[in-house]
Amino acid sequence: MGRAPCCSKVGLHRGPWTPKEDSLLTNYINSHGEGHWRSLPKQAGLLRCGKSCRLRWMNYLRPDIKRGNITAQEDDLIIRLHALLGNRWSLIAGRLPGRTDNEIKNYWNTRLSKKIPSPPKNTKRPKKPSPLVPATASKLLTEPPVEMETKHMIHQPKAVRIGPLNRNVSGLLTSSESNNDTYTSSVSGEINMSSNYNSNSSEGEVDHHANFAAAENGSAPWSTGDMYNSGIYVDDGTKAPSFSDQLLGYGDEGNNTVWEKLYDEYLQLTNAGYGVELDQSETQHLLI
DNA sequence: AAACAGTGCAACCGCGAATTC
DNA sequence: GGAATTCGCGGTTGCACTGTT
Repeated sequence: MGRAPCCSKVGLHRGPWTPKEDSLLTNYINSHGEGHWRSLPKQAGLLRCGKSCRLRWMNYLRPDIKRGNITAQEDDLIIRLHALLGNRWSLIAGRLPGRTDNEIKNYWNTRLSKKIPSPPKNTKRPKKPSPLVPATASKLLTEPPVEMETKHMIHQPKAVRIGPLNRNVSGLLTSSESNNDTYTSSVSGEINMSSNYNSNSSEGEVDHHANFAAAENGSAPWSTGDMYNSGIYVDDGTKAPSFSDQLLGYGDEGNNTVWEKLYDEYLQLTNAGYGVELDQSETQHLLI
């Protein structure tokens, strides 16, 4: 398996980009478009490897990138999405228009990870596919696999970035109207995740910061770990609140989305301890 | 004012998946 | 069908900047 040579091995520039390099890259992509990163540096007159060019463009130079501080609403959304998706930064970034995966990853690592403990690591993709691939997730709920494997492997589907051209986002977390922001992401008609996001109102909304604080100071019957283990019932029969439940709670009650349904199935499968690996094709449409 | 520690972020690295030949 | 190539991702590093002693 061949790998792209590292910049250091071919004597190319490394380190911080200069304004001139930025200009060359931006001008080239503006006139020729993205892609073909391998040949791009040479054609653009840059002494950089393609990988470096791609990174610079994706994380810094793209015109749709939103600079500036992460807002409280975005902060909140990142926490919820991280509870749901784990360290799949590109996926999380796809729900935060104008934010890059690198930015969110940095934000999490430098700030949020200090506020919130990391859930158990399960984001590593398996090296080879499991022989156990269910036809559908729901089928498995009623028909536990005959051949149960001892390992509990959950396949984390590959993250898919939402392209700026295909995304339909209206008024997300950007304006003074953010008291009742609406987030709509619709691509190819496959999924329409629409949420009424009311960050200031506590009406009908669980405050996960308070829940988390309660877990930490021992005033709640659940632990912080329980909050990650969505839907778990603690000793006194109380259901521990989960970050993920709250995320889903923002959805339109009357419009039970595919996302929500599949997520429920996913949780049930994981909580049931099945050695389930969801095939990427089963979940791909949820990630777009 | 200097030294040190902590923080934030851009960039790099290595890997696996997808694509091409 | 398999090797080579390219792409995209998450983890990690290095360094500039800021705060503290």
